[in-house]
Amino acid sequence: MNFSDTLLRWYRSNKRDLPWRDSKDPYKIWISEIILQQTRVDQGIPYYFNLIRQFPNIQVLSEASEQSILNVWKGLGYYSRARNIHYTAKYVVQQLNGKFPCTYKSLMDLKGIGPYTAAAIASICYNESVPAIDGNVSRVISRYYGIEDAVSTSVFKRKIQLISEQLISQNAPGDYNQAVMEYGAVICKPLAPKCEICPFYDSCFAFQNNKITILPKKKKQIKKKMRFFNYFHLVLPNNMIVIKKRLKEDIWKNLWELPLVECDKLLDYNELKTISFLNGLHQETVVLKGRKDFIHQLSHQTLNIRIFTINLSNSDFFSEKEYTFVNQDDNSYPFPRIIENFLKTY
DNA sequence: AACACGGGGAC
DNA sequence: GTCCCAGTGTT
Repeated sequence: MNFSDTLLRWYRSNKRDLPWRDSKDPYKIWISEIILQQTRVDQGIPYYFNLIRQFPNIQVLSEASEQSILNVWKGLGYYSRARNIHYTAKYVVQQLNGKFPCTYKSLMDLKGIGPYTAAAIASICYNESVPAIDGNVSRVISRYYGIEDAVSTSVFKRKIQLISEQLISQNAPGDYNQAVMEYGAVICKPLAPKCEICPFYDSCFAFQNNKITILPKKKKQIKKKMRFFNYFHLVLPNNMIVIKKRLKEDIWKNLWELPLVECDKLLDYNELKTISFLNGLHQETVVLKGRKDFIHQLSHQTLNIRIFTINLSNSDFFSEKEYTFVNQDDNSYPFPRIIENFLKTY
């Protein structure tokens, strides 16, 4: 039996029971694939249930507010995905009469859908024979066929694409695509792959050449940017706090946070008094209650975060600006994890 | 081609 | 600490 048939057989008797499996509803597959972009299955599953419950179909999603979608998405990261499914839902409902595109080519026109997701939806929902190539597929193929180019190069991508086009099942492209991914996630893992139970070990290039640990050749480590966020946790007499929406093209776009002074280092209270809005406030309206520091690691940034808790007896300064007042426990505003956790434990 | 974009799980 | 995840959009 050849590679694809062995893989398909393995898949059909070993596949995990995931919530979107056995569905061919393009809406559900679409949502699941967006969630799974750069996201582990285990992490995505609860979000899938929440999204489908709150937005059971594309019509409902298209009529929802972006904030309500972000509020379900909060904590999952890569928030452009949430903004894009909202944009695309509106586009499909309003411009395409609610009919979801059903070919690889037309799926590629949708915002948030790239080559991988278009192929996944086209193959799973519409039986189109196009390979869905993700990190799992790249790893499995590069190891088995000995593709030694760096994963980031176009040469690598072209080779994986070509091999995958040869391998994909014409009868069951959706199952084939999911089989390779599942195999990469469960057996041919990045670290400590289970070569001892792998049926392909005798013909696997990497295993035979002792290159399992170096294939696929990884991209070089990116250097993280260091950033310093000085936050103000401003508590009013009625126990409301001051928050603000992040609107810039930056991390956490369209999520909410506390009033922020970002600069090249963490500051102490006296330094902040001279450069921030604190300068314009009367001494007696502001009482410093506490200070907490955090280090929040993102993939591309290290966030040094300092949060000052301050009792504020007069909110006039904030009422005329782009600030909002909410209860501490109001959960209708999507906060980044670090802010959400801080407010929850405060 | 390189970079920005989150958060968390596994080691 | 490091790695990297069912990738996409932008420059």
